[in-house]
Amino acid sequence: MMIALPLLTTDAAACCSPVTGGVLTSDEAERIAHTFKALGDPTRVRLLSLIAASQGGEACICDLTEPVGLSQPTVSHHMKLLVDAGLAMREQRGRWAYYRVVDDALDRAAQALRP
Amino acid sequence: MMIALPLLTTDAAACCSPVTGGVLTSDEAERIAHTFKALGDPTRVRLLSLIAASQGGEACICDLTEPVGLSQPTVSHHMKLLVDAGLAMREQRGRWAYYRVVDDALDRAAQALRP
DNA sequence: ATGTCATATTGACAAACGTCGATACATCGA
DNA sequence: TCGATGTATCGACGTTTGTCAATATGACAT
Repeated sequence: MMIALPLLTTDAAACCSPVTGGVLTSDEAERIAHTFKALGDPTRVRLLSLIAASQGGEACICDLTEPVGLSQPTVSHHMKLLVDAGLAMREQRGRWAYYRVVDDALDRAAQALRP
Repeated sequence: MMIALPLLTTDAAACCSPVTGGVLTSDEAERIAHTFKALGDPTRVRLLSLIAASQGGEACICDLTEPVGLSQPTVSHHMKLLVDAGLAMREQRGRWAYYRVVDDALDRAAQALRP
């Protein structure tokens, strides 16, 4: 039986011993893989680039559904995964949920590849 | 119905417009995601780090099965995915298949995150 | 030629994933 | 308070993924 415990810190924040800097422990590999798994779907990559290119570097779900051509629940789901991985952050303002890219997280992920 | 066509160039080689450098096309997002999907499994991340840390920067399947604790076919399968993504390369020498990390591919992947 | 050894491929299976429609939740304006 | 609107969650589904045992392939030594 598997139990999913909530993480106190997002993955990308805890990341990242470099992949090529010595043998990684299972835990380190797990954290790194979790971050990259979030980047391993074309829709999510596209979402990040759309948000980053938006006015003020932020976008709400309603701005994103049409460009990616998927349903609102699906986009919401993908954004949740990106937030869980620490690659995006969410801010509720009124009825809208605004999302931003966490550049620091991208930096840390890059550091895991190019130490 | 899905048909998988062989790629003439490996993904990581063709990569990568930066994620945060303007809206990506579906094709660009697809290529980037394909690279990161290969990095999105803890076993594969571990394999890369094991190979990079090996004598001469190379390792054969037989060197890898025990450390990751998985069967030989499974390790072979993972290595195939890494090679397909351009993150590793394979060289047959006698009975053994030696694998190396393609540092350039890691660099390019990192560039997609931190332009 | 034959046997042995390292690796790849096949077939099968459970688990995880991406997607949607339907619905619940939250927030604002009237 | 009520309806409208943006978002999240739920339940379901087909597909993809990770894994293994069994088997095939290829290379060397005898």
